[in-house]
Amino acid sequence: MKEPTDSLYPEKWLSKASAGERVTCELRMRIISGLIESGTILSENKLAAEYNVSRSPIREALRVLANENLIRLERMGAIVIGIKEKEVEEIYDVRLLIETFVFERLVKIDTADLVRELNKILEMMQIAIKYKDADEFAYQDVLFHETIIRAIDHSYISMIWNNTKPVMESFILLSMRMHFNEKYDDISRIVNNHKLYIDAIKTKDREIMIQSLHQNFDDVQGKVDDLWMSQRMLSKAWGQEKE
Amino acid sequence: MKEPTDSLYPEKWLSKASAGERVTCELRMRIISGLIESGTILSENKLAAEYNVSRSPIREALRVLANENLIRLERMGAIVIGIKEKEVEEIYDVRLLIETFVFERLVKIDTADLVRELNKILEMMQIAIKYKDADEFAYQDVLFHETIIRAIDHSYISMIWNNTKPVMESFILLSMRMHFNEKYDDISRIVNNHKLYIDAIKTKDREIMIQSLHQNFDDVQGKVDDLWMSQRMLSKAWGQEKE
DNA sequence: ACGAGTATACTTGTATACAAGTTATTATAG
DNA sequence: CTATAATAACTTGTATACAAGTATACTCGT
Repeated sequence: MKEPTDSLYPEKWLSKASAGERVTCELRMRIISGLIESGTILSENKLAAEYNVSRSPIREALRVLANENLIRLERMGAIVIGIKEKEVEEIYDVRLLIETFVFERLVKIDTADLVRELNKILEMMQIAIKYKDADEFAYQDVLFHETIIRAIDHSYISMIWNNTKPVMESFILLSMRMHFNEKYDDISRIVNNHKLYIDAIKTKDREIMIQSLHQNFDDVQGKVDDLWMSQRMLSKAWGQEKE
Repeated sequence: MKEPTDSLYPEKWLSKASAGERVTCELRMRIISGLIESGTILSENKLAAEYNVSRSPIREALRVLANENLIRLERMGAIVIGIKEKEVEEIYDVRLLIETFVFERLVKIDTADLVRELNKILEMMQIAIKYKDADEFAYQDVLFHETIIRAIDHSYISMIWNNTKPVMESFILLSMRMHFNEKYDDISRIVNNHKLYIDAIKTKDREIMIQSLHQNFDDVQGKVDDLWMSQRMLSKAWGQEKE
């Protein structure tokens, strides 16, 4: 029963978080990073002992993660589903789905304020790059898309976002930490792509938007493989992944 | 502190349910029906006393309902959001969104088994009509759409469905109970529409599918007003609804 | 050696107790 | 009568205890 020595999720993002939230975020990161292998059976008691909290916050965490489709609650224990190629594609299906929907709404309303806000976030991202702060960059990246989605004030689209966001956040976080120092051109491509996205919203041009969305998707797809390679190689959870 | 004498949610659907699930379903029904007015502040302690259970299952219920966007958890108490015209439209936005997505996947795969399954459900619906069993009809109606969505084996689309389903179920349940005896032509229109839907899947014809989806939406929209009229009139939550 | 039945060590779901913090109320001073 | 301070009555979050059920392991009989 080894201690979870270091936390994967940024401590500073948990300043006012409850124990339940902390466990949720930490477990999520450990599952998505592959540190907890898919197929693992999680027990409330063991987790409680491991994280030095009672079962209450653990239960809460497991419910949340089950909602995010990262684990499956069964009679005896929670079975880790994890994230493989298929899941990443599916998440991006959903993102494409809701962001194209959002765009159709955006073309009908005044987006001046939104564009302003997005530009601000973009500048923040550039500062994050300047100071090589991968976590901050990931945060702003997620915030960028959240800002767009929230702009149309659609509570059930927000609901979908709320359920996909944490997984996206963790995924981007891990991805950024890996690539931030190596490939600068990758990062600049992401920034350019976000500029393109802002352009699409400003000019309300569907073509550009679609282009931007798909390019973003391709960018991510590229990183997916690397993430598998690096994180999954150490843990030898290589059995169930064929193809 | 009046007792919740009769339950709105069908008892037989809760045969193996835990206390938490019972409370969840019951609260959901009471919120959607308008019996618990939007704006009400729910306290865990009061609910626990009211339903004669401890706070644990109540907490669980509130988390679930917050995820379904029916309440908003805040510092002191949970604030009931409820369902108004806007929310119903939004839910159907989501349904349109995911069902069109699902259809695009369905046209690429063999749907023979699915069509068979859907026909079975359709016949069940007709039996439910014959015996004037509104609850059973609602159940099969929801199952119909769930079966279609599950057919493409997309875990994150399923996730969205999992979050919208309970609200849809409750809504359809209430709607059916109201209309089942009065308007027989309404019911038969629903059945015909489902037939159309099956046809669309069988022939993989986008036109028919869109037509079917929108007609279904119109059907529901018609019922929305009635639901407001009937359920909301008694409780005098008429204040915050202008237009 | 092997199968049946029992005992034990798990599991989750629920109730209850306590701590920390927030709000509302009440009492007191001006 | 009003403003302010203190107390009392709430709130949530967490820990702990217990009950009911399930899987595993072990023992006993054949």
